[in-house]
Amino acid sequence: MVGMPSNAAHFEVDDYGLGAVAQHNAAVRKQESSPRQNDVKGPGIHHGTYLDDDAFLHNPPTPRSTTETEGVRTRSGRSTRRTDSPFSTGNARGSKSPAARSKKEKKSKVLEKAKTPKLTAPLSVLTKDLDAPVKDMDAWVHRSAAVRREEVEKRHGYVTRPMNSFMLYRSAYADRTKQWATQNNHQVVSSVAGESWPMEPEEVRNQFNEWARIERANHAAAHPEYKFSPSKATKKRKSEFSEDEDEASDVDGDPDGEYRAGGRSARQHRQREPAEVFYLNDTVGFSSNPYYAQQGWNMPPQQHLGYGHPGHTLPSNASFDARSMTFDPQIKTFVHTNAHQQYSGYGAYIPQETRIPTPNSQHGAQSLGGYGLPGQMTTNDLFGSSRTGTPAMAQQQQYNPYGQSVYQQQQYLPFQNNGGANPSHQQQQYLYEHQQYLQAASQPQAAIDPGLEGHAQFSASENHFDDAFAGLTSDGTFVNMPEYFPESMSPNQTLAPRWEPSAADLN
DNA sequence: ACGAATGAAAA
DNA sequence: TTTTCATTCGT
Repeated sequence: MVGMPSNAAHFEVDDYGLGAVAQHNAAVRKQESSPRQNDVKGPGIHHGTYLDDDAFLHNPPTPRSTTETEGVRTRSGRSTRRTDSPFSTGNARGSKSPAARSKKEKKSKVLEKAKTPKLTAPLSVLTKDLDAPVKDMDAWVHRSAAVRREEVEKRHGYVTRPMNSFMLYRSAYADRTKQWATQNNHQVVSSVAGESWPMEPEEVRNQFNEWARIERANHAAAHPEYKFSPSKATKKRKSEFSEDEDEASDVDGDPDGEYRAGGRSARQHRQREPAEVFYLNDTVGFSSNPYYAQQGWNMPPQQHLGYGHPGHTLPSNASFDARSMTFDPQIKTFVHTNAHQQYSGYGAYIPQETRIPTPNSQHGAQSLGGYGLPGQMTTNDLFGSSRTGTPAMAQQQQYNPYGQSVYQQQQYLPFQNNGGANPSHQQQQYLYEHQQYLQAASQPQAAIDPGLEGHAQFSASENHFDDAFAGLTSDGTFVNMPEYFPESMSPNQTLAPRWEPSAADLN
């Protein structure tokens, strides 16, 4: 059921460069775009909190003081490479002592961090015009059960935990962060990501939260018997490799007492699988294809592109619903035709109340791609307030006087951990959601884009994404799936223009 | 083998 | 409340 749709709101998010993903996925799913409008409620939603101030459009968050400084604002154009990379001084935080993290230590760490902020804006802003691609996490979380099982095999049967929102975020921006920081150290990436995360606009965090939920649901579907079971032993985690029964874990459950994942059984070792990670094109802005800047894309009015709200910028690329895109054979790219309609500067932010994408809404046509921010439905509509991480939570982002967002402890209003949450329950919940999702996906009606019906024969355990990505290879190309990509098009091609900031936009 | 981040889930 | 572990890969 469900209503659906909504494509409107997505513009907002896109601005953070995530839109490309949407487009990409939309293209994949859609094969051919069919126009269709969903109703969307409220496109112009916005948070009163920070949207009203136009000042932010052109003024970045004030960098404050001394040390750090502007990362963002100044940059007029890419040329401004942000030298502001904080690392100049060395990492303050890095100094922190290793090892034992007692809470106390942890705290000190935090403090230290607070004292030496390095970021003046979130990564989605700071890195928006860097060449490094943002990984397509949407595609990632939609890996099919088959692919997931393969991964398990590669790991020797060990079923890893699904990534949480932050891990997904870190992963998505890892390359960009490295570029921005000009360092290849993942510890730095983690630190920066950690600092950036709370600064990200609600839309972005919500998107990642949603992806995390999808990931959990798909993970649960692929590994129904999986149960997280951390080793109590102090052993440092992974070690070994196992040999031993490796695969025991997954399917059937643990034969012996040791169940699954974790524990003793084989854990680990990272195989650096190439993992299929898709890169977003646009956002990505490959330097290799500067070409976009010139293409005459229908971009949203640039004058509105600025900082959408304090600390956040704009669109690195506009997003739009898949349905609004058309494929231009000449350039082999999808072009959207009505992006501007919603670009009212910021008017388009998702309401904080809830408009959270739900699995159901996502898949349908609308999309996720769209950004995920589906209009109308709320999580509660579908699942009640059940899941804990439901972001419906009120995360209202707040900003300090400098325009920087302030992290707020999220309060999971609806449900807090109170009793009812017992593990198995949760598992069930995931499965339930997954099913709901599948069910919605399998309904041709309004819920799904007609264009997808032909391809997707949803089975109990699969969904159309399985099909869509089944032919995806690690290098980002698809095989055996001509119908998804016209001609030579591959996921790595740019589907959308990369937004190129103009001087005016930047200051 | 460790770190460095946030968050989910278990103990 | 505390601990493990998701990810990554240079040290």
